[in-house]
Amino acid sequence: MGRGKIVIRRIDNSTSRQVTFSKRRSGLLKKAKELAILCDADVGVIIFSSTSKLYEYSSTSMKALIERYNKTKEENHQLGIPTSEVKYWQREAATLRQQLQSLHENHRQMMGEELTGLSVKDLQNLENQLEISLRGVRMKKDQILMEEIQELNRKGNLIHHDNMELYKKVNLIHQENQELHKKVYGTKDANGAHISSITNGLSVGEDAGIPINLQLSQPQQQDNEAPERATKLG
Amino acid sequence: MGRGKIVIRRIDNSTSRQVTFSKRRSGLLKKAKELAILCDADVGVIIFSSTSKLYEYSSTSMKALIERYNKTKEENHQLGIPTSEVKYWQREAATLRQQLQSLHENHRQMMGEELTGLSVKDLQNLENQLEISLRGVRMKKDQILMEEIQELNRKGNLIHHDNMELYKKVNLIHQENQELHKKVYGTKDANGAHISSITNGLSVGEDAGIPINLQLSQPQQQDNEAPERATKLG
DNA sequence: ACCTATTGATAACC
DNA sequence: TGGTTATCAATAGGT
Repeated sequence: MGRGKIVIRRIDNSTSRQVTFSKRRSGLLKKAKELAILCDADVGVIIFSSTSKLYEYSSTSMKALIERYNKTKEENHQLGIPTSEVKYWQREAATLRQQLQSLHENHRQMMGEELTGLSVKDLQNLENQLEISLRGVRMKKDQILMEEIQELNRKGNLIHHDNMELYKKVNLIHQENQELHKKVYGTKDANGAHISSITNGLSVGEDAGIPINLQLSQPQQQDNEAPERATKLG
Repeated sequence: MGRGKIVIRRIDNSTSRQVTFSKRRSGLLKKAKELAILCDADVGVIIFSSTSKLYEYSSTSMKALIERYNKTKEENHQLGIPTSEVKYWQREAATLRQQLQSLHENHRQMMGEELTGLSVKDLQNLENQLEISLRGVRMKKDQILMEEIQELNRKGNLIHHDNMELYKKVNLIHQENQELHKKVYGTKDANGAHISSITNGLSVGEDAGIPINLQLSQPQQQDNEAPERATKLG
């Protein structure tokens, strides 16, 4: 339900993930409220964002709801009762440390280090994954470069177009000027000076009016067929 | 969103209330799942129907979620328990969580995912790293395969050597046997049967004495110049 | 449980 | 974060 269909999979882009989280979170809480009201149910929702921020809703009281939940589950009634603060955080830290270690080892292997102990099959899998990653990275890089090139082409075309317009104007004005000159001084001409002053004035106007940056941030593989720089007009 | 608009107010008709409860409940749980997956959030939903039947969803474990909820709530409450130690572990956990997230992001990038936001330079670095990793992994794999091949060659040579020895013995015994045969039966020979019985006996002895495994665990790229299988000896 | 007209939610964009 | 709009998804009412 939006401008496009999406697959339910972790959103890669951190910004859109955040935006989606904000919107869907409010949507979920709203639906929870509606369910509670419409159907006379007791509903509770707990949400921790990926940054560990807490959002919640409960139709009655979260404490009561959790207690009811515990009772119903006939489980450890201490879920709602705080265990020793220190113990809790110690366990939390231990869990996190374990996760960290595991991920670290994995990471080292992906860096091509610490490969001892891996079987040929493991190594083959790792190799395949790295090849996939490499393809993805190269594709992304190429995409960015192509986009940059396209953007430069677009800007170049715009500038070129502007220059053509200005060139026409110069011709027109030049002609006009010549005719005026004739009327004032007769048929003899002294154009050189006049034209150069006109073109100088024009190029200044161009610089001021179209301040477009034509630098590639990565100045490599410039096989783009951009139009010639319009500055040669003068 | 239905054939008609409805007001969010307790549904009087018990049947429609039940139907709506069923539909909206599954809708809510679905949305909760989606939020958890899309936005990498930890989400839990508890629903008690008006008839006290329990429905629930949690992206991880409800127990852990509720504990986390309680801890988060207590944080704001400032319990009067030895705070310093708690604070220490809290900070420890926070640090670890951050490290974990950072490493996670890094890992995703190495998997070729979540590349949005990276500059061309970043992508180039990543590409280089992946190439290095790939080289490392391939080198390791090749090394293992080469070692396996060498080991097989070594074993093959041993077996070959053993076979040569046995072959010599066979010849000796055969000669001896022939001579004995002459002495017993005169010059007439009836060798065929005798020899075949001898060689049969030998091949049995070989199998029993040298039980060496000649299988490659990865039966690919067998360009090894191993000595010919000694079994052709017979 | 299934069917669809209709409303509601939201993805993409500012 | 908040607003707009084109689209898709949920669902109200009916079978």
